[in-house]
Parts: sequence; C-alpha cells; structure tokens
Amino acid sequence: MSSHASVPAFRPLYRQIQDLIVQALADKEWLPGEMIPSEMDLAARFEVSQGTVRRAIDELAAENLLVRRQGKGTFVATHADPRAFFRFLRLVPDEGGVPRSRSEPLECQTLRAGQEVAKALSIPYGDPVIQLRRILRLDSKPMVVDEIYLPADLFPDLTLDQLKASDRSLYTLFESLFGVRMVRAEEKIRAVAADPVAAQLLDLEVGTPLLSVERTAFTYGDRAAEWRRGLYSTVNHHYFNELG
Amino acid sequence: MSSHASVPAFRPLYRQIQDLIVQALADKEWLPGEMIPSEMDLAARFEVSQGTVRRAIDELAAENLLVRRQGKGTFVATHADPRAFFRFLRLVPDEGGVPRSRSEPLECQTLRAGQEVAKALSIPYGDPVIQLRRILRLDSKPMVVDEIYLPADLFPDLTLDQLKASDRSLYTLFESLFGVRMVRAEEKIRAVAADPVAAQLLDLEVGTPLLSVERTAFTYGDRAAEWRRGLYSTVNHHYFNELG
DNA sequence: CAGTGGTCTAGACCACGTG
DNA sequence: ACGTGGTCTAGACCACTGA
Repeated sequence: MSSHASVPAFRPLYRQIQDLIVQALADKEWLPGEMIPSEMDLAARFEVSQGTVRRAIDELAAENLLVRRQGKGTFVATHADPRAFFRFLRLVPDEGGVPRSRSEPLECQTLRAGQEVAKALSIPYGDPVIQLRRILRLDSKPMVVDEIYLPADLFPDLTLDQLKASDRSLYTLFESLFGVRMVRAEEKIRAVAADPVAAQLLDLEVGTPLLSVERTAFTYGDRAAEWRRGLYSTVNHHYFNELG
Repeated sequence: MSSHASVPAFRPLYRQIQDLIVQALADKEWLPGEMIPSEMDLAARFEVSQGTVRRAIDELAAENLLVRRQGKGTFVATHADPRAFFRFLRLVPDEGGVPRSRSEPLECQTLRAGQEVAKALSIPYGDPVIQLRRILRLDSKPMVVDEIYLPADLFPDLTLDQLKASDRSLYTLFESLFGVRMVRAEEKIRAVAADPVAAQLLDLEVGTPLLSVERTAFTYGDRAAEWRRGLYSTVNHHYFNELG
C-alpha cells in the first residue's frame, strides 16, 4: 500500500485513449481542420470498445481540441472556424454586434528572452524569441496595441511580410504556417494609464485608463507557446467574461 | 416536414431529465449542500434507465449545479465550498497565494429600480430592489468597492445587520438565508479613473486607474438575481481569467 | 443508401466511503 | 458488507450528411 496518496494510481482507459489522441495531435498526425478517423476505426486501432473512444473524444471536444459534426465526422478544431475566434478576443462593442477586426503588424524581430519572457514561456533565459508588435483595429478604429513573444523554435523564419500578407487572425496564421494550435490561455488583467506611445497609437489622451491584458497561451500538452501584453481601449468597448 | 428548421424539434431524454432536476432545484426540493437521491432512485422516479440519469447528472455537474462525490452521493453545489468561492472572485495577488477576504457592508436600503437596473435584472421599471454598498478587503486592505442591486422579492427583509453579522461570502449568505443560489454570471470589464469617493474608500489617489466590473448573476433557470458594479484596485492584484 | 455521430439501455465489474 | 458513484462493454436504434 503506497504511503503518499497524492498520485491517483489509477488512470481510466478512456483517459489513456485521450492522451494517445492528444499525442497524435501534437505529432501533427491530423492537422487543424482535418477529419480524424471514425470512432470505430480508432476503437480498432487502440483495441478498446467504441464507447470508450467515444468518451475520450467527448472530453476532448469539451476542451475544444476536437469538433464533432453529426453525420460527417470528428475534426481537429481550428481558429479558422469563426466560432472559435471570439473565445480568445474578448473585447466587444458596448452596443451592437460582433465587430470586424483587422490586425496591422508593425514590427517583427528575433531577440533573446529576458527574465520576464523566459519565465512566462518556460524557456531558458537568453533563448531566441520572436518579438512582434501590432495594432488591432475593430471596425477600423485602433482598439488594442499588442507586444507578442514567441519561442523562435516553434515559429521558424516568421517574417513581417508574412504577417502583413495575411488577412486572417494571428492564431489562424500560426496554424496554417507552423501547425501550432493555441488551445487555451491565461490572462492577467490590470487597469493602467496610457503612456505617450500607446496613447498615440490608440488615438487617445495620455493618461486615459486602459486595460493591460497579459496572456500566456498554450498548445497541445500545456506547452506555453506565446506570451503577450495588450493595452485595450475601453472607451466604447468592454472586456466580456462569463463566470461558470 | 417543418419548413423553418431553427427549432431542434428533438429533445433527448437525458435533457428532459436534466430539466426536471433543475426544476426540482429551483423548487428548493433539495437545498444547497444537501444530497440528492441516488441515480437508481432517480431512474425509478423518472422511469428511465440509470445510464440516462447518469448522463443528465454529468452535464449538471459540468455546469456546477451538482457535485459528485464517489462513494458518498451527489450533492447540490454550494458557495460554502471554498473551491466554488474563487470562481466568482477573480482578483488575486500578483505574488503569493489565495488572500483572506472580508466583506464590510456599508449600506442596505430598498428603492425602486431605475432604467439601468431594471434592464439588467429583467424586471419592470420601478419595481422594488435592494441596494447594497460594501467594501471588500483582501488580506485586510480595501481592494474592491461594490454597489449591488437585488430584486426585492427574492430577498425579503434583508437588513444591514444580517450582512454585518455574517463572516461568510455574500453568495453563501444568499443561499442559507433565502435559498437563492447564484449559478453563473456575466461580467463587463472596463478601465476607469478613480473618482474621489472610490479613491477615499480604496485609499488611493484620485485618478488612479481602476477596473470597473459590471456583473449580472443568474440563478436556476437563467433568472437574473443580482446586478453589481465593482471598482477593483489593481495596484498589487490582478483579475485572473482562463480562456478555454 | 451507406457511413458518420447521437441516444438509450442493460449488465458486469471497479473504486470509494462508511459502518 | 453495503451503497454510492465510476468504468467498460455490447447492441439496438435514431438523426444527420452526402453520394
């Protein structure tokens, strides 16, 4: 009998299947948007019953890794799906529906991770990272200025031109160019006063209260793959959140 | 064949069972913290298989209406459970663990709903509402000033003395005194400058950037049961959010 | 029509908590 | 030892999609 009971010491079969599917996703066996094999096929492959595969897929669908479509099949979730888009952009207009958003890249350079970035990305101090700066426009008004850091090894040779050429969201771009899908993220939100640079970019008075939103985003297997700090104007918009 | 296909026109059995259980909860048949009947008993009561009841309870547990405890039974979720507490208070210290929180009620009066409050609570303009003002202290420092509105019919004869006598959270109090459990909430977050009143209460300079957090909270059946506006100091704390 | 996921059931057995 | 929820399986049938 084990003395320290902190480890579960029992892993249900459907969780093991779940892990195997996540591993296959991390190995890029099926890419974002593609259909994965049917429940029957996976049951044969893993040598379990169809019901057990079903349970595993159910949980992965609940975590937004997979999307079920009755009659068609089960697909790898993708940010290209518009429903997925506003799960990660929570700034919405006070009145009116969903805004048209447009990303305007300003800068893209490779540098070495400082203490803060290294810690946020769980990489060694001094490792190469890509720094990206951009403005996000909602209905063509500048609403967010972002500073984004990416571990360079996951995004080889990302250039400003690639960013400028895309009219899709950043995460959609990361998927299609590098096969890196952001699965979940954590945000820390504070209220700060606009500094001169942010004020100019957002077309506001210096000192205007802004939301500071720090985000760490994770890909399959809870690997940190992005850290960013955004300054959000909340004059005619607000950050919307749902508490479950 | 129905022409407008917008209505599902097919409601799975387990969803119907789900609805019946929620109805029983809304009818206060089982109170927060109490155990509900076993899956077998409910299966007999609703004349379906145990597996179907199981599926219904699974979904309600995922929505935090019920809590399963293996070997013991299934219980009505309650805010008295410390795990539930920080689902609704997302302000955490920049460094260090969970803070000790303490609510300091300032005022409690009944008045008539203005346009804004009536709309937020989905009640007629002019209906009686209870207005509550309070300060929330984290580790004994004032961090949040709240203005809270409640539909008076759900909280009969709530007094300032009752609030002052309690050392538990507001939502725990609402459960034990009125059987009203807050199930989910929506928040709208903005950055604002501290006005003189808030600045004094939070012990900050006038003009300090603060988070303005407007919350509508819902009880069983998505009935709005609270609206509040809080001003959060984010000098040494931040609002933490997880994006799924 | 065939193939996919979705629902419902029944039964066997496991893990956990309490007496 | 008993009752609770938790897992796994097998099979029948329903609902949706697309060729």
